[in-house]
Amino acid sequence: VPVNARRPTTRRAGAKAELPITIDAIVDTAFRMIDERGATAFSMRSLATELGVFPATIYWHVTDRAHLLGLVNERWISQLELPDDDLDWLTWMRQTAHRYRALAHRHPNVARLVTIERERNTDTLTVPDRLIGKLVAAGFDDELVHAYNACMVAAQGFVVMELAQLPDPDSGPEAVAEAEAELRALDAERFPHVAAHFDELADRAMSVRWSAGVDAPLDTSFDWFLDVVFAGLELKLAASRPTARRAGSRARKR
Amino acid sequence: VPVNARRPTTRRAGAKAELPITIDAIVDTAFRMIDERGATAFSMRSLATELGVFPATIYWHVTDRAHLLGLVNERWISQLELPDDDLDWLTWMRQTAHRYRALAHRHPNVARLVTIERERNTDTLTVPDRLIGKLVAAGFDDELVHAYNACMVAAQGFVVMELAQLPDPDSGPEAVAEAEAELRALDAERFPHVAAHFDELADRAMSVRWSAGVDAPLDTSFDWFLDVVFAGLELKLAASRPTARRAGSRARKR
DNA sequence: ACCTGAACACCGTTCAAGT
DNA sequence: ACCTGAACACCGTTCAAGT
Repeated sequence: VPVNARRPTTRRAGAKAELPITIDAIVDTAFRMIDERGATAFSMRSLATELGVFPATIYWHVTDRAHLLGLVNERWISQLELPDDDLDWLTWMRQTAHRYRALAHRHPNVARLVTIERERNTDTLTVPDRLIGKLVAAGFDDELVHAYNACMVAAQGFVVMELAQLPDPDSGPEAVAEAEAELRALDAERFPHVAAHFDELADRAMSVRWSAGVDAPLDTSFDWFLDVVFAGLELKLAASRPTARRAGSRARKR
Repeated sequence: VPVNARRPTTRRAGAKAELPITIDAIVDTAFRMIDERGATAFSMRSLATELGVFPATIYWHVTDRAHLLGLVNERWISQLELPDDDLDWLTWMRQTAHRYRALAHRHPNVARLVTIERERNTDTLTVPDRLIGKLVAAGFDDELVHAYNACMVAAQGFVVMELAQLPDPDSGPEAVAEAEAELRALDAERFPHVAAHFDELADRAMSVRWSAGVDAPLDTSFDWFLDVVFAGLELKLAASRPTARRAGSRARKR
């Protein structure tokens, strides 16, 4: 069964498309295709068909697939509204992490594809820049890089793993049911601990899931993980920052 | 220039391959191809060519590409040697995380591909099982799932993000040089904080990198992140575990 | 400047047919 | 049981040629 039965509208060679193809229309359509029908439904060719042009037309506007995905990523992440700047850094970080995850769950297909396959795009450094600003204001100095990387893994790393689909739900609900059956029938001799705590772990622990991350969101685990990371970050900050009692110890550091 | 110039060795229809194709040989060869030549060099067809058989032959031994990658993942992760069981849980976790990351850095191409694209494989639950056992022994009870997910994100999540290649070094060193140049020429008006701390962040912060994760490993950031997460985990544990002073408070929880 | 039409070099997967 | 040979339905990307 041919998926792309729709051919480009017949048009004389060199003729302009009826509605002219702009880069905005390309990125917009790509976003919608991935968002609504999933990553597998998207290709440079299916995108061209959707736009009613030949594949080569796309390549006049974007350099290649990775570049296009970089632009889709930009369009996606630009929807992230950052919290008010005069919030204290911990509240700000938590809210940012929550909003990032919420955005990813609103567009899981896009999030999954572009976080991994996109090309680096300087225009998406807006969020990192404000995040770094907040960390500097919080007092992170020598350890700024590490604090930044920690925050990125806490939010992006968690979401990437949460949304990873194993099994791929695109291969039908019977594959999901099969995965569930296999996990429920786990050999208690080989995997004693998983078996002993199966009910608590089932569809909630990273390796013991059958539903996709969107269908079985790890809301509580995410909050709990943010607790863990931010508590740890506060300790690091307290250790690096001189207390009132030990004032002057900071000068020694430089 | 045709990449797969080598055709299957000419052989009469139905004739057995000179060295018989076993599933072990398939998984082994796939692993080596991905490991040595990268994910782009691997395909079901290039694998068949390498083995001197027709593509269809592979499908007699494995169901599809995702299944094969699941087996490659199994072969990869089976090289992870877990620390001694009578270590205290924190030391055990740290060592496990370190060994996992070291294994990923020994086979970055394999790690990158199989952590995302593989099919779920019950046989790879050995590590999760022992990890869960350790967390239970440590005292995690109601929050076992969350503690497990936290540990997984801390190790796997960090490494996935570290090894993500933006830009893809497969597209040549000039693409890497271009990314560096673009980042060095960042607009200080648009990205004031990144610009102000560029030297500290350059090639060390997740979004401000041009080298691949293998070439510019984030060793210190990883250790620092483990500090953060495990300190946070200890606090969670202390909060849930009744102290000697407040003994008996635990019974109330069930 | 912007698009067509066609081609190139690939993919994953299926299936009847061979031994 | 295990493999061939061929086909099906796709990919991403390039390029001469049109208007």
